[in-house]
Amino acid sequence: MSDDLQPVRVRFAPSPTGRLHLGGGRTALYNYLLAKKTGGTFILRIEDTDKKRYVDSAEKEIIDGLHWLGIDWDEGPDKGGPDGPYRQSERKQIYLDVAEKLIEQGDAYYCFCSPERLKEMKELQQQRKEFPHYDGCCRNIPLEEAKRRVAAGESYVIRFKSPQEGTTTVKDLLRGEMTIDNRQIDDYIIVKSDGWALYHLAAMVDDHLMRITHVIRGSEWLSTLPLHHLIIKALGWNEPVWIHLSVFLKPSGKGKMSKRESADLLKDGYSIFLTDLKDLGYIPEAVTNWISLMGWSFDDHTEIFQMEDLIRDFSLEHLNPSPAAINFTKLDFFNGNHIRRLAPEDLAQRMKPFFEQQGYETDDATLLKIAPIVQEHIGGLDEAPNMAGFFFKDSVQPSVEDLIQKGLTTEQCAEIASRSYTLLSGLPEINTRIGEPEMRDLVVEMGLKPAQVFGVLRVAVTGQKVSTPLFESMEIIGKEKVLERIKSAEILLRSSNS
RNA sequence: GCCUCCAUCGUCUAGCGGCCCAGGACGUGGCCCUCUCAAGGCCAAAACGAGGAUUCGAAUUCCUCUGGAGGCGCCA
Repeated sequence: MSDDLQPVRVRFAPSPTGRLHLGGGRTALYNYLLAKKTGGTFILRIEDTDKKRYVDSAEKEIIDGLHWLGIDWDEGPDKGGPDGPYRQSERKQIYLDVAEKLIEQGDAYYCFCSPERLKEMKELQQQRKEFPHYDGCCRNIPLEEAKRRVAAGESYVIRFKSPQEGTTTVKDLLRGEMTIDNRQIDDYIIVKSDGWALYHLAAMVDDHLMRITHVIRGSEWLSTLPLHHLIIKALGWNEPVWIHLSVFLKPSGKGKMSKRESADLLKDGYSIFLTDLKDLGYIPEAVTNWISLMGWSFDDHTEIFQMEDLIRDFSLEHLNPSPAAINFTKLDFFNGNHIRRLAPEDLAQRMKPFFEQQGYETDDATLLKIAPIVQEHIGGLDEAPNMAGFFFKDSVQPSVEDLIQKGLTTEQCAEIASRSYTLLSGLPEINTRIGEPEMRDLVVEMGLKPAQVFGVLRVAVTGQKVSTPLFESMEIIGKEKVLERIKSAEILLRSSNS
């Protein structure tokens, strides 16, 4: 398996039928990592042969999602390349030519069965508890006759002619060889009646023409791998190394995520869709790290990986074939961890949209100042406004209820405000070096607990019960405003006491 | 129903015959630290699905069962 040191040519080939989700993101990531690690080529190919399921916005979302994750490609629909076009919808004739070749050499045939007949046949088979498959009705129509019917305008599909006896052995890198009875391999349709090739044909053709060396794809393709092997063999082409990734299971581990369940997730602040995750306050470094470790591992203790670490350490040998349940609380862990690794100026810019979405007018200077102190206290970018929104308010409106600390009377809290005001106003500035030591002395002098005194000040100055650290925050707000707010709090407390 | 794949703590996983009465992480519980919320530190509970076989020795190899998953579209 040390073949991963040779430059590979790999591809991520999504269909533009929906949104990019975690599974797709991981498949793309592994392909990307293998390409980068080996100095190979990563290709993005859009598999849009099904115009019924085509979603106009999907290609853009896929591209944006991948870019957000930090994944880029060498060749693709948006940047071209020597083996283009990279949208299957622009390669129709290529597939048709190959299909014709298969027909001519006897490895495929025209089928004129109507969808109705097929449906009836399937129902009958299911009643008889057989596995649904094509009965071979058109398999032996002489080619000349079939061609006449085609020429006459009869509707047809093209089916691959699977062997009716013997076995086929295929090899997946993670699972080794697997052998299947050829009778289990249906005569799959490879070209639809509308003239478009199906995945089974199109993907094989493209992978060959694009000289793909390693196919890393989802394990939902495992069951059709024998078919793919047969098609490639019939064409006399070289087979790529097959790597089928395990599926992602819902958090309970019971089955794949359904549409309904995906929607429900959002209520808990989670999502399987990449663009949602971005809006939810997750940073791509965390998401990448998280999905990289679902189905792959490096050793028995390393778990924090930046993209460059992944490129260096990724290897096919450590891929795990068993299905993995999605664990969102672990994503939360990675998110907080990676947020704390961000440079303050980086974090500042990333927090910006979250503040503005909450209606705060931000400025870069303040953002940069608060970044280091919010950094330690948030698990997601979305938490920043709640933690530090007060920095962007001209005034705060603390409630009397919040100002009154546990175990203290209103009068005592007013007194705390009053004495703090006196003390702090006599200092040149307020920060952790000047102000905090003096205030701690005051706490002792008043015979109170730090939490009580600082609690009053926190609510007075920030208007919040939970905020960034007090003295760091006061330093940023500035002495003048801080004193103003403490005075207001005192007045509020005194007035409510009477 | 048929075919295929998978199987270590609740979850993600390390383990590729002796280093394992199984290691790490998330989560959970406790303690410490503490101006709030977090973070951090320390500790704890927590797993080799079952049964056979091979072997001096098995989580690691083989078989059976069980459980789970995926597929069986003119979708990808």
